[in-house]
Amino acid sequence: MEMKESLTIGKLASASGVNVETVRFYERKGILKQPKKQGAFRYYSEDYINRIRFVKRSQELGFTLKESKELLDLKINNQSKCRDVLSKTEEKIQEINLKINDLKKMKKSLKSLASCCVDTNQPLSDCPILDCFISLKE
Amino acid sequence: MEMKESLTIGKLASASGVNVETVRFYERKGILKQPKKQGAFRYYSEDYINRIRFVKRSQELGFTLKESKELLDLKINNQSKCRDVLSKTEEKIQEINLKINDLKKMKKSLKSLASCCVDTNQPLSDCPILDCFISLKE
DNA sequence: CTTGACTCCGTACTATGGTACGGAGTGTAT
DNA sequence: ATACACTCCGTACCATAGTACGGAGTCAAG
Repeated sequence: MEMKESLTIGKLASASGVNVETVRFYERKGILKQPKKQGAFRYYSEDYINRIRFVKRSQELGFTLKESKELLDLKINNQSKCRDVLSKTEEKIQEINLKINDLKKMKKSLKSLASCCVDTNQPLSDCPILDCFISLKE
Repeated sequence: MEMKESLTIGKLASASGVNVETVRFYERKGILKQPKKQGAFRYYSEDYINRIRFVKRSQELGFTLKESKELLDLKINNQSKCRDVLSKTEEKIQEINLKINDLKKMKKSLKSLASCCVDTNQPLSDCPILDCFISLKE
């Protein structure tokens, strides 16, 4: 009875690009809820693949596991009101905006750093680079 | 002889908003070079304040200590050619662009999640939220 | 009905980025 | 010249985010 809804932990792990220990770790942390076992083993629905990918993607974007959990919980907790989702997501959107702005400033600074040096073969000591760096703290 | 060029580790730490242990930690990691001591104590020039702030700011923007060190080293290493600086900074600019793009995608996804729920008091179960989340992996 | 791959669990270990501790030495202000 | 804050150093500890290990149990294919 090999239905799609029955992934073992190993299958789940490889389908979502993490290893088995990571799945167990996420369960211990409450990021994934341990599915009820049939017999001695865990069997997962395919939903779990997307949950794990979501966590990994959130992390790449600078969210912690705790934050990823908060976001996932919005979906999973059927008690949540849409209002709750809205405020949580707007919070996260604000955080993202701040990160984007900071990165843009950083980029601008790096660009001006780069522009100090265009097409030169000089030692850095002859380059007004120090000012470029210091202006980063704007 | 209280000149500006002589910050003790404690003064440096508080001026740059970190604690003494962090300065020592950065020295152990090679992120800050230990200044030559006059007597038994370290005395720092004011430059160090900006170096530490630069590291902290880089971190806020998602760079690791190792990466911050690489960036700082560009400045500090007088052997570097401007060419080296250029390629290093362009690398970092590319990384920043990728991060910004990812964050923008994330934001877009969160916005569509939010738009699923506008002005409703319904339980989340009546909301097509699952699709919104799953679309995050685009 | 056995064998071999997979799973179970607890525990220990890794790396990163610090923070805390404690005993000894130092610097300086009064 | 002595008190007291500060510094020295090594070491241990913390959180986060996993990874590795190892002995025992289980599943399922042949």
